[in-house]
Amino acid sequence: MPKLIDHDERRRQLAEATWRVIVRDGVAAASVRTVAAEAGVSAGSLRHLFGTHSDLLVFALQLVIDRAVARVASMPPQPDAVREVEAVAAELLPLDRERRAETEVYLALFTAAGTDDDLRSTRDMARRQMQDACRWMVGRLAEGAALDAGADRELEALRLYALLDGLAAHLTYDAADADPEWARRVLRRHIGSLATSGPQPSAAPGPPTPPPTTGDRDR
Amino acid sequence: MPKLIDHDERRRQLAEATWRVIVRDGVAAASVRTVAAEAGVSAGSLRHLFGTHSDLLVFALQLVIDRAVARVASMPPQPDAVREVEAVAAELLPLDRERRAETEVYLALFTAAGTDDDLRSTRDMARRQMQDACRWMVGRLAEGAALDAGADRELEALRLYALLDGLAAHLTYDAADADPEWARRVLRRHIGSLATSGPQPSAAPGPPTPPPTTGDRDR
DNA sequence: CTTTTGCTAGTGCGACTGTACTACCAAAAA
DNA sequence: TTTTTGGTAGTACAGTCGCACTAGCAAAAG
Repeated sequence: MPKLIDHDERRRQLAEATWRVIVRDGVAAASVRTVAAEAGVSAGSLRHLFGTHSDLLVFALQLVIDRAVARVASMPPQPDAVREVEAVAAELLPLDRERRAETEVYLALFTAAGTDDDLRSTRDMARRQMQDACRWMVGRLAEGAALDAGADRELEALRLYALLDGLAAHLTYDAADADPEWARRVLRRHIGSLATSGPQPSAAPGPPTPPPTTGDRDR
Repeated sequence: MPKLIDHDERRRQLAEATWRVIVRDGVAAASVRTVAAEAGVSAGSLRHLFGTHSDLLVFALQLVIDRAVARVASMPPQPDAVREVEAVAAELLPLDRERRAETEVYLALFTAAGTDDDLRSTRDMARRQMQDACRWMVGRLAEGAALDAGADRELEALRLYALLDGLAAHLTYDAADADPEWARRVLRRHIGSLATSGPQPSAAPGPPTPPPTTGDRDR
């Protein structure tokens, strides 16, 4: 029985080949044969590692998510809440070439999840992780006295979540823009503005925390 | 020579059939044959109306954009700047079923534009229109004295732009969520917070308005 | 009338898709 | 040694794809 340890390693390599194909030619081009050729193996072998085409895409998407989670989890804690939140948020943005490629894969599989049930559950899980990360950031600002006392934390978390996803999309699609500094400035501006909120919108008579979510840790 | 007036009308019908297919089965399913069947015509006829598959998708995307532009353009002006900006911004969000379907098509073709050059140019044009709309909104707030005097308008426009796109994506992908009221609240919170900005981030020594843009009107 | 013209339907072609399946190989187990 | 087993390669199949092409139809032009 040959090397049985590399099984996961080989799957990882196939997933990275999938990334390259998606970034280069789009998710539609990421067929079993194409990815196999990119990775230098036969289609039959790929099918042995991933039972179905969906499995391959799900694994490729999950690997993107895992890496992002690992990156954030390995960040050193900072005494200053604002600096720490800025650092975490910036880490979630595609500010360099590597993360931009990952985000490209992420967004491509995101929309592809509309048709694929397996992909959709992975996508939804990632969305919840991202939401919880935003809640954590708002909470961190609050405990660091860098959040307006009267702020609706859940609302601010959702606002930050939307801002981050929007920035990520714009950074990814503004292709040639080699200078993502403007995104950092938008981020600093937003986080800074949370400290001294304007007048609360004296909210409409709605429930305090509307959107449906379920618990999860970090990212 | 039979009805030559309906030519555009028929193209419009085909584009709407394309929307239905994309919303139901994803952009990958929007082939020439499938769309033709959805519209009740033969594939040969479709090909006569749209020379190529890309032409069909570009036209379908352009129609989404045109409708959004028309919706905003037909809005009555309001004396109060905050209310007007809130109304325009809310109009750009997929808050009802119809606009959610349009946004779904928009986002699907958005990522498909990564592979299709014709689609990409249409996408980039839409992005610039959306950016300019955000600049207009920030300017409208300023002239209505509803924007902090020291605010960096270009920065705020980019921030609003990211927020709107993020909200649109979240509204679209949070499928079952029948109550989009939370998005309205986030929007009101954001626009309200622009009036009394916190301390400006005492910006890094970068250029004042970094991202590359070119002029265009409304939406 | 006949001719022309705009449009439709249908078919065919080469390429590619996901998946199933079989043959083969080499290392571990007996 | 032989047997078993995890992994690889290659092929086959039914289906779909975009696109090209031809034949036919119905209304306008002559």
